[in-house]
Amino acid sequence: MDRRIGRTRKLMQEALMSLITEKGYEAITVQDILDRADVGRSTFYAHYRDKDELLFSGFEHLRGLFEQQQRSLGAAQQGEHGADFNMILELFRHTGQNHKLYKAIAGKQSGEMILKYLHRYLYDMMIVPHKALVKSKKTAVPIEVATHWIVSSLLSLMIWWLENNMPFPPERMDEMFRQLTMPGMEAALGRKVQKRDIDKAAIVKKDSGAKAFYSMFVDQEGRPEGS
Amino acid sequence: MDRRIGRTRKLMQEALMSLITEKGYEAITVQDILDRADVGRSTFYAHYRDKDELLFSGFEHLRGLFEQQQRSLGAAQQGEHGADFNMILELFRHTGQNHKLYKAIAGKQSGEMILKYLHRYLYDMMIVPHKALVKSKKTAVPIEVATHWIVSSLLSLMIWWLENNMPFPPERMDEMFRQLTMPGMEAALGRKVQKRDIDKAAIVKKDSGAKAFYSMFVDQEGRPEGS
DNA sequence: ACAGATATCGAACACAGTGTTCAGTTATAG
DNA sequence: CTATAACTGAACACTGTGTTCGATATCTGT
Repeated sequence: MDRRIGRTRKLMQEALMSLITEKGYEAITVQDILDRADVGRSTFYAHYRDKDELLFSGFEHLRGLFEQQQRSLGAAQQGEHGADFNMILELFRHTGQNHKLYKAIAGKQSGEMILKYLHRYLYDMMIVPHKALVKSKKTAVPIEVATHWIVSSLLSLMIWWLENNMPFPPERMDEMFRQLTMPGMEAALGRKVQKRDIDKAAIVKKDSGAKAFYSMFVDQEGRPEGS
Repeated sequence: MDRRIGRTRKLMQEALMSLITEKGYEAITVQDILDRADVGRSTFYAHYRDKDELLFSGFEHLRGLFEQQQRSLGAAQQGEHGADFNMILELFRHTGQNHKLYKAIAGKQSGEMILKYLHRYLYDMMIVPHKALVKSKKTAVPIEVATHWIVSSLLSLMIWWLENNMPFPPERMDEMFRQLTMPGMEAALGRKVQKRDIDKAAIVKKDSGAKAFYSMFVDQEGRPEGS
């Protein structure tokens, strides 16, 4: 494959991300991206249909990296419900480190799109272990609803944290998240989710891979599909 | 005040709302509104800065109606934490009745703006009774965080319900909401929020005023401020 | 190193939507 | 009835989008 393709896409993705931190996603025009990336107009449209597709290409690329990382250090130590609760602390830590970017993204109207993406991503990640975890078919609240709810809870705390300039450390946010949601989860799905299990799992897998999020600045080729 | 003002604004708001149910907020152009409302272009801009302001004017008007209704039948029977948990069932019922409109609004990107508005509205409504309810200053989770979270939880269940074509009746949704969030609230704020209190309150105030939401089609003059 | 393929360039274009202006025409309030 | 104020509608400048195409630069495979 042609080296120019990866180079051009990387330039455009970097341009987009740096612009997002400066003026927010909504305010960015294609021309802004072109100027910053120093790329021709027609080149942009040769790669992406529009601004949104450029953004999503970055997310999809990241997802690939993340899953790869999950696979590499997973499997061995990942318990029955490995990838759900235990990585939340890492998620808070990572979000705090990249708070400028996340705040610029999550605050604006555009955030809706990205939050939906994140929601779906976390939902897919959690629904499987949840289903495996719960023996009885009859739960007080359907697993799908409970999973949707707990992901929304996590994202809402993230947003609150960012919008209030992170007045607590990630550890405290993680703690609050557990205090708020775990009792409800137990009531909703039975009481399979034990505090001990979760703490243990958190220690075991503390370096899960959340840090891969938005490290896209340093990577090549955001788009999986061929040109 | 001139009768034409109220008439024109009502026409434009009705046009906007009917268009939202048809194609979603984002896809609507000012010209669409003008055509449907049969109003001149300059007239639109004489009243509203843009599409968003027209939308918000409707919300602000509704808020006025809602608060008025609250005041009229409130005060007498409204307990210490009257207006929070007990009207949630009504909220689900009302949302279900107007599901077409709500789904069109909440689904699209535009939803972000409206959800933020709703979130703030419900937050403001809940934060006062929550503060009054909790004696001790030291709670496991700050009241602001817990309130933000529980409002997000409510909205997330609403959205799930709408997006999945309302597979459960409002009563079931209300029940699930309580099962998911109440244990966490107790853990977070102490255990002042007793199940009994909430059920009692729900019966007492079952006709609180949630039904006023989006009944704006039939009202005059969306905008409180003078032209 | 060379040839063919292909990615990029950049300027021009049609298009859609926004928000403003202003002189002329109604409808309203008092 | 009249002065006031709201509405009209067409024209305008402006910003941004997405497409096209011949010319140029760069890469891959041999």
